[in-house]
Amino acid sequence: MPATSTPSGGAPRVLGHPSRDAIRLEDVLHALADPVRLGIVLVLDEAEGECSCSVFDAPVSKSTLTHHFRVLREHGVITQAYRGTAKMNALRRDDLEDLFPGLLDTVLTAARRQAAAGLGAGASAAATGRA
Amino acid sequence: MPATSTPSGGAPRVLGHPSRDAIRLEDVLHALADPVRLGIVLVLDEAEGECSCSVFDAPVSKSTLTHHFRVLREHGVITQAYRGTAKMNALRRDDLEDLFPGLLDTVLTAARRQAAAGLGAGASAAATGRA
DNA sequence: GCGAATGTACGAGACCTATCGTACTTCGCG
DNA sequence: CGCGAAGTACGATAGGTCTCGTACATTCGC
Repeated sequence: MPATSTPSGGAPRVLGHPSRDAIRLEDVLHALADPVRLGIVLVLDEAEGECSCSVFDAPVSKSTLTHHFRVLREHGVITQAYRGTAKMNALRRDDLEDLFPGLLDTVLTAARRQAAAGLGAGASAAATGRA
Repeated sequence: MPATSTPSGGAPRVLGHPSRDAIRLEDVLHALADPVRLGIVLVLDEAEGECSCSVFDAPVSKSTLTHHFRVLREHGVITQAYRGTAKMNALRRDDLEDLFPGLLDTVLTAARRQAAAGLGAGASAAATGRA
């Protein structure tokens, strides 16, 4: 829905999401393979609903965060929608569950388990995310 | 990563594998995010045991295949061992299952499902009939 | 209308990855 | 011992990704 005008250099108010059939396993895996994005998905999962972009404590700049959200969206992991100045994010649970049953849950559980293990083990290199 | 002693420029006969605790979810996800590697893991999974390196019909050169096997090994997804001129590969099922319960299975199932859907791409949307 | 808040776009830089071809090592066999 | 087979290493190349800073757009509240 083109709100007012569609200026040549403006940020599009309409966000393109891949259709369910266009979601590929490799893409989802790739999207989830990044520590920052995995963290985002983890938060989104616990939020169980929508979430603004700026409630994440990721150690990256705003631009980078935008980039990660875009990757997540373009790979079919999340949905994004504008709401005033904020942008709400939500997991595509149904689509993901339908395409890859149990995948999201399993990965998220594994991520939490690893995070817990890492915290208890005095994670030094684990916290950085880079190996 | 721990450097395996390279005597004088030869191919090391000893292969370094990460310990179970060193296996990271992001690495496993990343390893699985590549179509070639996912295919390898799929074959390895069905083989249920060891497999030589050269039974894969991946559309890549031998060098590239070696590279992928190495990634898989260094990320803790497979085990490799020399056996004469051949090198046997096997999934680290136990370690993976212990660290990330159900992950390998879920991903592999998703991969097979997607592959099946892709083969019957003509009527994929109708064939699934899922809502 | 103006300013603040939220987020985006556009480069740029550094790093990693996937791919290849070629040369090489190692092993098994005759 | 020499040869073929199986893999590896290395270098090169093309492309992707992650990160950033800065400039800009959009909306809300006044």
